[in-house]
Amino acid sequence: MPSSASERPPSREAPRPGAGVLPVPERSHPFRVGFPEARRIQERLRGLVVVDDALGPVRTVAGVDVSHRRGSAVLHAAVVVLDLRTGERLEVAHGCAPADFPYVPGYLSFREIPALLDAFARLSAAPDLIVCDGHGRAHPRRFGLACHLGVLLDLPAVGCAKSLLIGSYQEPGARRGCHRRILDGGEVIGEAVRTRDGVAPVFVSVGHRVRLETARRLVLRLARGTRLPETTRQAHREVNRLRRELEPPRGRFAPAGFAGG
DNA sequence: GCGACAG
DNA sequence: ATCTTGTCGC
Repeated sequence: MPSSASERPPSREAPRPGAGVLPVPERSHPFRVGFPEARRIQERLRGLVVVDDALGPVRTVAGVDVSHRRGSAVLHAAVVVLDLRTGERLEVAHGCAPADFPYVPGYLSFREIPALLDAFARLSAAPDLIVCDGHGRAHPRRFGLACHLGVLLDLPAVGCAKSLLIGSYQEPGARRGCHRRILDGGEVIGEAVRTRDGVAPVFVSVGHRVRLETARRLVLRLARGTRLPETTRQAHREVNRLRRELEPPRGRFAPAGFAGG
């Protein structure tokens, strides 16, 4: 019986060791495309986004981030998996991909997902949840990075961005836990959530298989004494550590072993 | 036409 | 995001 990943139950058995966490085959698509085609892909895949809770108990949470050194042709990615209850780091994976798609608001996923998928492919087990450093449905076409990654892997995902891309909101109360809806044309697309007293809010939105309220609760649980979720913080540190290790700054000459190709 | 604009 | 030192505040 063909195991279509789209049929994977919320709580799945761990993939065969070494198999990696891969995209649903029938959802794969090219990333080296022009904007018109990228937009068509977003508009096609957004119909697959599940905005309700379709996940089992969340034990493992993956934080993801991408880093790029100015002038470099490569993007680096990191996925850090933590145990939600204990905070223990269970696994970390690195990945990379060409930095050929430019950063253009509304098309961030086309630039970052190839590197992220490369990292996920090196992961031994699928996490119960993915926390993205960017928006999900709080996007012009309701298909931001968190939706795109979540749909391709068919894993629960939430978007947690540091700044707004689209929509408007009223300032949440100053205390941790306060939140206000983000609206766009009368539609609720996310929430501005205060994760720390008196600190700028983060912007939470549905990625895939997690409803907004659940997404907010998970983000608040992951962001204790910090503004950003612990998963995002660790992924950020990890990806930057890796990039600095592989692409030393100020290098006037090609790295050793890079001459012959 | 002008301003906005995740990372 | 990246380029970068110190500095201000809990």
